[in-house]
Amino acid sequence: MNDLSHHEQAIELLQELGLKEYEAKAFVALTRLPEGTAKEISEISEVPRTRVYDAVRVLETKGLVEIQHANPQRFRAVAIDEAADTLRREYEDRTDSLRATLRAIEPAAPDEETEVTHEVWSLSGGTAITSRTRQLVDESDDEVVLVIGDESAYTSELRERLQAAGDRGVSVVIGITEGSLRERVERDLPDARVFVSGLEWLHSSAETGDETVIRRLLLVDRNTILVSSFHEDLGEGHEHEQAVFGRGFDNGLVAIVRRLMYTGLLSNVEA
Amino acid sequence: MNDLSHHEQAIELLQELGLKEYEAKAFVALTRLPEGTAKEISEISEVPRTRVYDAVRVLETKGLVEIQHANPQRFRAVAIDEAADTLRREYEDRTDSLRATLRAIEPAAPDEETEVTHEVWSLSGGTAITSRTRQLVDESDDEVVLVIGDESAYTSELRERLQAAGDRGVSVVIGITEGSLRERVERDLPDARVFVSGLEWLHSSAETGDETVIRRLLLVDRNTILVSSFHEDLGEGHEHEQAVFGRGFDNGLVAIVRRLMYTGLLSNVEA
DNA sequence: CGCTGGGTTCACTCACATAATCACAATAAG
DNA sequence: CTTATTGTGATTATGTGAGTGAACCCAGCG
Repeated sequence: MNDLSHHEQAIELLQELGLKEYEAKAFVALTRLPEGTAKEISEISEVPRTRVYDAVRVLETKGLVEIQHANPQRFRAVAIDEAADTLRREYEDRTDSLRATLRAIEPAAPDEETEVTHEVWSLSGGTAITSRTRQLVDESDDEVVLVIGDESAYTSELRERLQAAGDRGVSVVIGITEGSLRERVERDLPDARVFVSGLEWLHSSAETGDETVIRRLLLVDRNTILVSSFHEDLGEGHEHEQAVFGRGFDNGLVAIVRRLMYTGLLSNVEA
Repeated sequence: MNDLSHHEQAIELLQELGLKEYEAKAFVALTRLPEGTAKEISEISEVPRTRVYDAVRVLETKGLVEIQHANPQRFRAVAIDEAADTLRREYEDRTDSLRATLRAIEPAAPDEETEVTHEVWSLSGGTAITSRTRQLVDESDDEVVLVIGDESAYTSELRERLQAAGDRGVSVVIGITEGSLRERVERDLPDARVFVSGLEWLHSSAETGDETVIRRLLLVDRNTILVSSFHEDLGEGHEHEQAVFGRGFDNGLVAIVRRLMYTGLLSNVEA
């Protein structure tokens, strides 16, 4: 990756962090110069000279740039780490406020009864999916069957939750597609049943150009399932995890997956 | 603050965190409901029903909402903490990338010689100002005079820097306007000279309605100064710290402040 | 003095993204 | 079959930001 695309990438990032195009370009320009005038900035960035002033003023109020009021004015960017910290903190503060504000709102719903059958929900994003996985394991009463399609899906937190489930009498069954994980899991969860393969087809479907793998497959108490798939979408690193999660013993999706899992299980289980 | 303004505040925050208006409104609506249909969301938020679908789809890809594909579709928001964490993490990742990317760019400047005289820079934002304060104390050779107008400006980090400066032979003089801080500072910096008052006028100018106080006043080696003021701007908590920072013994600003500080100092110093 | 030229600010146009509304297809209920 | 409700797509407004040029200010200089 050459330096030009670094520029563009930095500019994009800054825009995602809430700066306007001119602001982002001006800041990147100033990052390359120990200091600069409007003219200089305009030359090495693509910002029209007459707009450099607005942009830099905004940057100053955000604490990213210092201004020397002389003729001509001179500008300089703060240190990189300082800039990054400033921006990070800004968003941290916002998420904190959001948390507090939402908490103050929430209890405002006319709680109704809802039938708990046949639901199928879809969700996406690693964090959301991880979170629901955890929750489902936690609420298991009887049995947890989990197929781990990818080493990274087996986190230490998940391990703890599984151990806790086992400790309260839930039978834990773990399916693995890669051999490497097996030892670790067997060591972590001595009471669990661990099996390998029987489900290789879950892995990448090499025939289609589709780069999709099943990452997690969870069946709880025979009536709730969660399936997540991982897409190595597009050439760039734009990867994304998607999942569906269903409830209800007679839910079609649940039924199918239950069937599949027990099939893979029966032919491979080891005590 | 009633609940209605909580809503608005939450919506604003979400927009600042990168959501569109409809997305923000729909999310807040879902926060109040255990789950909801497009119609319900449209009713309690101000989002046109036909737009709820798009908005919620976007929220789903951001990991903030789960969708049940039934008829009618049902939506639910993830837990508040989960949502806040998801958003925070998103921005943390971005600032990290930014840091890395900028580092890769920086060495791209034709380093020129610059005369180091008579500069006056302005900067704003607590972090930027704190950072420059630190830097100036660190580069002191001979003398540091610091007036602390506000307890919060005396952080533990600053204390360490001042101690370090003292240890390498720099004479440290601290001015204080509130008595409460005095003990602490004298204990922290036994070698420093500490004086109180003589500079009360630095504090709030009660006659003008203006809520502005001088927060820090720093003179380094008699030739570099930094003055920061704190505005309790506007009725709302919209506060902001602004500063100027100047270099050069014969710089007019530096000269004036030097004069002022030594005036306050001479009449009050204690060994 | 008035001119000239760079530096700076401001006001204006244009394009694009988003908000808002509508028309229509699909589905379920009566 | 009719009707109401749900979902999708197309279309029209509106507002924000990018891009451009005119006006202003203030040197220095003829």
